[in-house]
Amino acid sequence: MKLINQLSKETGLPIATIRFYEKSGLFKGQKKKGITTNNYTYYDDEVTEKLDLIRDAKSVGFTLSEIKELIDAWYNKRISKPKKMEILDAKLAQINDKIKELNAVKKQINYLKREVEKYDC
Amino acid sequence: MKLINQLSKETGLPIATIRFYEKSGLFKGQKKKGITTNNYTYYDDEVTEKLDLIRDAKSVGFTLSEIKELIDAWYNKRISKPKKMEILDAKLAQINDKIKELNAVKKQINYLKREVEKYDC
DNA sequence: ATAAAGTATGAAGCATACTTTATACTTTAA
DNA sequence: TTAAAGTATAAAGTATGCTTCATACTTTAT
Repeated sequence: MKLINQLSKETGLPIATIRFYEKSGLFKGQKKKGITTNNYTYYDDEVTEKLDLIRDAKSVGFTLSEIKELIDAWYNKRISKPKKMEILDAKLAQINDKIKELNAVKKQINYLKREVEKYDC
Repeated sequence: MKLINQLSKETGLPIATIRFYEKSGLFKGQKKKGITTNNYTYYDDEVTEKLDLIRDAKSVGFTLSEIKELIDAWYNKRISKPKKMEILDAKLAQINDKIKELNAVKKQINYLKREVEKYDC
């Protein structure tokens, strides 16, 4: 169980960002029972995993609400197994589409390179 | 030479979005010489190509300023050829990184699927 | 000729995703 | 023991990328 500072170091995300994500409902920390002197929030390894997923998914263009769906499909107990699989499969399809689009953009850029090579003097 | 309405139809982008992109310096239309009755802006096929590139690049997570770089590398005459090639190659590398990250996220989602399959009953 | 549709422009509004600030309390290290 | 560093919370501020609105003029179709 770690505090937010350690979580930040492990994930490479700023503390303020982590708090923002937590406030957005992407995960939850816990208050330690029995401690009355402070109000600190503790995080377990699952949160680290979730933050890694958030970071990676964000970097390829998923929005926070898309990522929330993904995380809910992973760990929300009120979602049925078939529904979860459906969501995960939809995300996989979305990723495959993105890869296709990236390859298309790649093609376009290679075309631009040839154009620059040809005409730009 | 087309008006904004036709450009919108060709690219599938809303007129307001096209105007916003033009205002952001991603491309320029032209005022027709000799016409004094109106103030309409005309666009040539190059603008259509640029908008297609913008649409595709955006859909895979490029920001407008990254896309601006890309377009400048393609058609800004004040940028030297080697510099252009450098920018285009950097973009290609960025795309390859994105593809790698997408494959990583794909892996993660497949892991989630196995987890759901195993433990979620 | 006139109503509907298209174009131009500036400004305001909005959603997403943070980031910064302010304030206050807690823990830790010298 | 006290100054520095860490934590919590709410609220305001910022950047990006649009979208909507208001107003006004132009073109097109009937």
